[in-house]
Amino acid sequence: MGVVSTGGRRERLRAETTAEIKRVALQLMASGGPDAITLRAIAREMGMTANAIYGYFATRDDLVTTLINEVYTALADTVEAAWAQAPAGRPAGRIQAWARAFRGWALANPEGFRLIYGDPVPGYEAPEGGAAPDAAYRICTGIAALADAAWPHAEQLHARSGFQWSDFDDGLLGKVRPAFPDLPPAGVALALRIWGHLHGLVSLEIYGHLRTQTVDPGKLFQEELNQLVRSLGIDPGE
Amino acid sequence: MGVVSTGGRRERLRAETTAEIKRVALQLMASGGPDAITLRAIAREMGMTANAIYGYFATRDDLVTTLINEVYTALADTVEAAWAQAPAGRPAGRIQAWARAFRGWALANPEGFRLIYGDPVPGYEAPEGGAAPDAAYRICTGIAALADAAWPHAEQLHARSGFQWSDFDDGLLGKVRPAFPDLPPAGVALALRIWGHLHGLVSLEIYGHLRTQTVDPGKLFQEELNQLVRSLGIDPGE
DNA sequence: ACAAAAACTTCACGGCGTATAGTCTCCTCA
DNA sequence: TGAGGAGACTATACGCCGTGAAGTTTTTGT
Repeated sequence: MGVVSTGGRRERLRAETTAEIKRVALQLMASGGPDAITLRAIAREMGMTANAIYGYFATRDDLVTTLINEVYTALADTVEAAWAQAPAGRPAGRIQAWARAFRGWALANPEGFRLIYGDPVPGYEAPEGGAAPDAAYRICTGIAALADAAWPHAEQLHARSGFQWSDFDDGLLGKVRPAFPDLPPAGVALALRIWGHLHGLVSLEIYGHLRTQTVDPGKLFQEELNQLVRSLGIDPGE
Repeated sequence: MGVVSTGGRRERLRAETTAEIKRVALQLMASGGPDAITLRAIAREMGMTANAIYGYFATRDDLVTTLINEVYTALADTVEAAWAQAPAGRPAGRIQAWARAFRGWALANPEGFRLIYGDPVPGYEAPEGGAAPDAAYRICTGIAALADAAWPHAEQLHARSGFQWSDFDDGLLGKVRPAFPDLPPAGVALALRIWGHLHGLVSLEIYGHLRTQTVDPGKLFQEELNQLVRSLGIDPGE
């Protein structure tokens, strides 16, 4: 046999079972929150014993990690696709497409959003490697690209700020920065701020803190995007 | 006896035990996350049986609810105090004081922040009444006051926005709005946006999503405040 | 056909929330 | 003063949970 073989019957069954475990876990999470992901519940749903899952995932945390990786990657795919699909010549449209894709995905996958950005599980500690850091990097890159697209317009507005950019220059964004050589530290800080803005509004909405104020969160988000584009000095139609 | 009596020895002991349960719970949460709040662990720490706690709190969720209420109230107290302490004549300083108090409290009580704004517990559902909605209302009121203080400066900037404020007018902020009759719907939307911005940056920081980019979050937050004051059209020294 | 490997089950342990029933201590009032 | 009762707490038990060890069945490669 061999781990490299891709056509073996055993490998196929194994992959299918693995996929089913993850599918059932995601579906349990969707219906009962991240805490509903219990090995016993998954096994019950699949007509197995809880311990059988240990043949596929070393521990429950491993399963959760895998789910986070996949969900995170799906989010990164979504926003990247929205970005790529919008015409490159119109920064305002691109930025709005990215942001709307972010919020749209979060609303469509609230449990996934909590899994990525919240406290996913009792005592869960994120491991070092894996796909999640990659996905996080892709999200940050998207945000940086967003600021990069806006920077020609926004630069003069931010030049007026009295902030000490030199203090910011060192090790600001370990991995993302080199991908945008034309974006100065001030621009990266702008990117992170925009990320924070969008994350905050979506997060408040997902966790129900806007609902209690009977807001129409979609309109608030649209207003955010309008003001964002304005504050970047971009012609909204551009 | 009597529920109204305040001096009874029994009542005093009871109050002390209740306070100790909450204290131990908060301390467990601080050391091991919100999930570490288990009745058995609390009882172990206190030299009691887990069931003894049922004499003080009907259920574990009741205990968590009480903790959330207290923590939430503490946060509201903190930001209100910071607001009140800053001179009323300087909107920029007041706004920054509020925001810095918010972030400062969150950093000092990260588990409390998660308890309030995150997924505090497996399957926990917030009850209707209690102090938490009050605290949430006070936070929102603080944000609205912030926008109200800035509005005289910010109004002309936001008047340029092409947004349909009339669509926003109805039921925007159920309870907070009446407290600020001079603040139009556009100002309330601004308040919520600012809230989202601050919440997003603090949330990313608390949950460790900024750390992976090796940012100095304090500086980023300060830059956020600088730009916020600027975007509101307020003289930073005012 | 047979041995190895993989998949899966059974049993067991400790921890969790919590329901029920029982015990012990202290206050109250006749 | 002493009996009754209320309140504080314990004991036991049930069904969840993750997980480890050992055993059983099924599949695979030679």
